Amino acid sequence: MFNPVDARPDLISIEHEALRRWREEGVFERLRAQTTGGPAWSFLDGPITANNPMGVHHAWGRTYKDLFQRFRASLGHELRWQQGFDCQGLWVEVNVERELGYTSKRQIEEQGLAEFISLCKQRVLTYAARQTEQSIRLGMWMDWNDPADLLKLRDALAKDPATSVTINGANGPISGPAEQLIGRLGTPEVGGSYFTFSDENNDLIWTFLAKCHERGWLYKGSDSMPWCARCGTGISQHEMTEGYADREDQSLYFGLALVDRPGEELIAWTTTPWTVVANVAAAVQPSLDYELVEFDGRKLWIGASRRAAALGGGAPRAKLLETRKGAELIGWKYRAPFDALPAVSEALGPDGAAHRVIAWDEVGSQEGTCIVHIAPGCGSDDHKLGVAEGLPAIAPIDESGVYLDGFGNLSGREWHEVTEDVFTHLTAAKSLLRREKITHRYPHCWRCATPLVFRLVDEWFISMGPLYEKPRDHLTKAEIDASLRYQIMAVVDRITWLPEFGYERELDWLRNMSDWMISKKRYWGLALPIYECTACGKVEVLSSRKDLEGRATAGAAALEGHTAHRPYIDEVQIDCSGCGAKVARVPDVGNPWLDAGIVSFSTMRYREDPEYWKRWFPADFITESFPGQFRNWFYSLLAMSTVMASSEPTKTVFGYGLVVGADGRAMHKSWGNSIEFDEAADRMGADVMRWLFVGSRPEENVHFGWEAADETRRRLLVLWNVYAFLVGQAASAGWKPKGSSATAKGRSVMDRWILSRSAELAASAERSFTAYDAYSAVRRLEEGIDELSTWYLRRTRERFAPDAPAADRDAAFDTLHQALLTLLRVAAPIAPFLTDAIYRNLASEGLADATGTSQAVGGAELPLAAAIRAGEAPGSIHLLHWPSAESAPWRDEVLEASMDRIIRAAELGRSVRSAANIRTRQPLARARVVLGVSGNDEAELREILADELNVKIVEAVGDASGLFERRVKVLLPKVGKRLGGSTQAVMQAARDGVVEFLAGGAVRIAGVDLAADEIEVQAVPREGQHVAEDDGLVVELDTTLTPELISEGDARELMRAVQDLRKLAGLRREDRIELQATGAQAPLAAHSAAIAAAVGAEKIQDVDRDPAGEEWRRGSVPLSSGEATLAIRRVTG
RNA sequence: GGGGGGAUAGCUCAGGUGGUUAGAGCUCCGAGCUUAUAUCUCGGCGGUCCCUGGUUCGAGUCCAGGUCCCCCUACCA
Repeated sequence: MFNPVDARPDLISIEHEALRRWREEGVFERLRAQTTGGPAWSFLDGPITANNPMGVHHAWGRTYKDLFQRFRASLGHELRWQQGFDCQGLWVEVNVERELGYTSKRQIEEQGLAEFISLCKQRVLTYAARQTEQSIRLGMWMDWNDPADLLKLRDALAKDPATSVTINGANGPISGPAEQLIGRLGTPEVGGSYFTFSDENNDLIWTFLAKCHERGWLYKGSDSMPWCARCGTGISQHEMTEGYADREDQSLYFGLALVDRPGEELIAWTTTPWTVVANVAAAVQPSLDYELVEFDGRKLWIGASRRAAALGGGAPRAKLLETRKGAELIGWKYRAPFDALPAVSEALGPDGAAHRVIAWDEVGSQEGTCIVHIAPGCGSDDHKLGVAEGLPAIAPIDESGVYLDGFGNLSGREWHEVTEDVFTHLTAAKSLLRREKITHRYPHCWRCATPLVFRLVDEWFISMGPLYEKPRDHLTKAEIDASLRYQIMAVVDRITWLPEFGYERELDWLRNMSDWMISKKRYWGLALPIYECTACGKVEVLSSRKDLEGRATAGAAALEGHTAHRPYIDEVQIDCSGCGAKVARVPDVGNPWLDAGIVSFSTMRYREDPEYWKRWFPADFITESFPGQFRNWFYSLLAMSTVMASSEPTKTVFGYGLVVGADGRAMHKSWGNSIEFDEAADRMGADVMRWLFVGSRPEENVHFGWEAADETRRRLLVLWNVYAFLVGQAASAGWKPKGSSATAKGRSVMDRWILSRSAELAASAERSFTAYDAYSAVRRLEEGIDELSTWYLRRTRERFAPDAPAADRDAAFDTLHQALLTLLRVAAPIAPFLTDAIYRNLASEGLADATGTSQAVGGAELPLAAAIRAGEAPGSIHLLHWPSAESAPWRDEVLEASMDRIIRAAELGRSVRSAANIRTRQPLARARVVLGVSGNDEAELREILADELNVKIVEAVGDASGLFERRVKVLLPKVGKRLGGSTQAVMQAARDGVVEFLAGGAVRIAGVDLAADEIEVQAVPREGQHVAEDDGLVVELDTTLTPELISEGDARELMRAVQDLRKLAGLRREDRIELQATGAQAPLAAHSAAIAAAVGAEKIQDVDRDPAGEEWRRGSVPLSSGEATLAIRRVTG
């Protein structure tokens, strides 16, 4: 027997209960055990940043990850079940700094790196534990570390890195000093999630970098880079995503006094006042016109096209003195307002002697003054231009954005707080012409939102190689060998990108990206294994920690017992292989995408177990949200796999969009549209969340909110309802799955139909999941729930009644039981909690011992129903094989097509009734139909339709032309050209039906002859006919009402009214009643037996007046003879 | 700044190569069905197809100009 079921499920407690059971019964471990040895299906998890609690946006991707893994496991595949945490990088530092209240790098160094790095590690462990708990709550099945172990490691590390700790390893307890154990997280012996700060991860990146160096791709570049003064680090091109925001700035027009043309000035424009001190040159466009104007006592050179704009409101006062081409200005020398500053005269000579006008093609005619202020120390283009022109560079600020010495009263102050002083100085120097506020797009730090500046820095890059000016298929092998860029593209070609546009987007990124900046002047991250000799300049890149230990000639002791992080690794020195001098590591740390990109090697035992690596690499599947990842994880994964193995890292990349608020805007706490993961899990539940996500189109953003969740929950409640019905009826009828032996053959049409639909569902969902199209699977599942509930169950309901014929009832129960189980098994990867809870109850009779299950259950050899009968059903739906093989024999496509027609015909019939104003409860004598359904089931299908339409008989007719009149539709695309100007008149006449039919199918309309193939004769219902048509399907109702039919209709009306009263009275199906009625003599006389049976009445009385007594529930019902009144009461005992 | 996409019902979106009554889902209203249902069925309300002009017998669709939004990309002063 099944356990009783609530009408309204408490989804949240069902989920907690399932989590508890999975844990206690080791369900996941059993799934792993039973799939071991199966064909490999390799999923590679993109690491989640362990820096904060998980958000609902993570839940979307994690749902995909989980469902495809569950699906593959149900097909018998062996999986690795390893997920990963991204651990190193600026974002962790930023949060730790915030916790400490730090605002600059200096404070970190004062505190000491060892302490700071330890805090970074602790933070990662804190949130790895938290995210582990949250992911488990989401139902994500992975080889998780015990969160308590992670916290234990954290606490030990905080106390003393050398503390010995014992945690759960892959094969039992494992012990070691805390810091060293942390470095071994994710290894085969420790098991669990991978952590990108692990020894193996960092070590393999060294290998990668050494390979790049061997091939000559690694170099130190000096460039003007976007720089975050707060973080004290350069920002790489990869990190510029979403780094732009509108910003209001002060722009200024300022004069540069010409040396050889006394009294004349060049007017330059800039939006960055802080860079004016670094001015070295002024660039003009040689082909543009420049004008010298007299204005308020000054003589100013301005681009002709910008004169009015530059002078603002005073423009009309200007007097034109002279016009010259830009080319003529080139070489003019000038003095700038800050030439007296020591740092400036040191760089440019006394009085700024090096200032001159230069040519630059990029100068446009639509901005500023067409004279561009050039500061090679403060801008990327400026820097390039400066190099080309042989100009000196002035780099005024340090890594914190503070002015260096030699800049007068600016020295020691931050770049963004000197604007007013610059204006004051320019005004005093009689240079300032005008200032105005402008808003423009400006780059900001993606982590801390500080506006960026451009700074001259030395950074390390991996060269992407040349970009050729010809199509890729014209490149020679030598050209490709010389360019990592094209090698990666070749790898991109071999990957299946979902959605398809991902392919183009990745190629586009590769075409456009410049060299990969891999260094950061920070603390918490990969220690770059780069050793640059200060004596001879030789650069060496070490390939592993072992390599370093072999080469170390000083400081090795400091590193001992520590992971390869700062500050310990900074102590180690090697002897330069060129000149023998002592060399220390460059202090920079690595770009964090290096950490995530190496995981297809570091987590797949690339070094210690090549056989294992070959089995799992390349991955079959990766999935991440695509905004950003084309330049980040996808890119680094591709680049590193290309360099390390010349292979694609994965066969399929599946990208999905963003989670936004219900209003379509990005989630923001202050906008009130933000939902935390924990809140969502507690209120809507994980299954609803998962279903909502998977039912969304991956290429578009999900609008996530409570209303959408309610809509999703409603769908799942329908499923629950079917289940609750089955359990409730089984209790009443005493049905058990064990006694059932029904097979598909010989069952009723309805039974065979729903089983066939179940088989189709399993097969089509398998196809969808295999193609990573979970969206279609959800759509099909929702259709399946609908079919099961609103067609199968609604039409079959009465067969489950306790007093229904036993054999047929048995078949109905068995059919519903199997159809429901099949649907649940298809839905299980998406909604793992609810489906498992229902399964457990539906299979409760036949559950095997916890250990006695095997993979074969639910396959073709041992169908689930047989396993339940044999007491061999596994304890969880997630241990069953995918149901398509076992359900395949149920398939009957002809029947499915026929039933489709019947369902549609029923809808047409209801439409006819509605139009004729005859309610469905009123029986009619006859329906005539053109069905287009044939075969053995035709008669039974017609009976279903008759019952559904409440007609005595459904008569199939071959031709329904008598019910319709001809209407001519002119085929405009065919005749429009020929008709020309008379088109409108012909169309109007055709609409009015003024048509003359000619021989051979031709017609004459509005005086124009149209051939048979130029028109289409359509059938529209004849006036007064009760008929509806759709796609060749015709339903006509005979609406003649005889006294017998009316009386029967009244009887139905009466039953309905009594049922309503029963419901109002809160009676249950098995309760018996007594009925008294007034004004319903005729139907009672003719149909009392049927009424009594339908409403469960033991006694029916036709009375003159309502009975007295409070126990009676009263109501009324309109009958053909007038209003009747009713009263019922429950018969007790 | 460059490149791409879009603007259609209150909301989310469909509407090959132009064809005359512009559709679906959700919402709302009405009716129907129903002692499993919050489901479902039928019907209704709801549109200046962003604006202006053009081509055409005919334009949501094609062309030109404009306005606004989104995505990708970019340190132009």
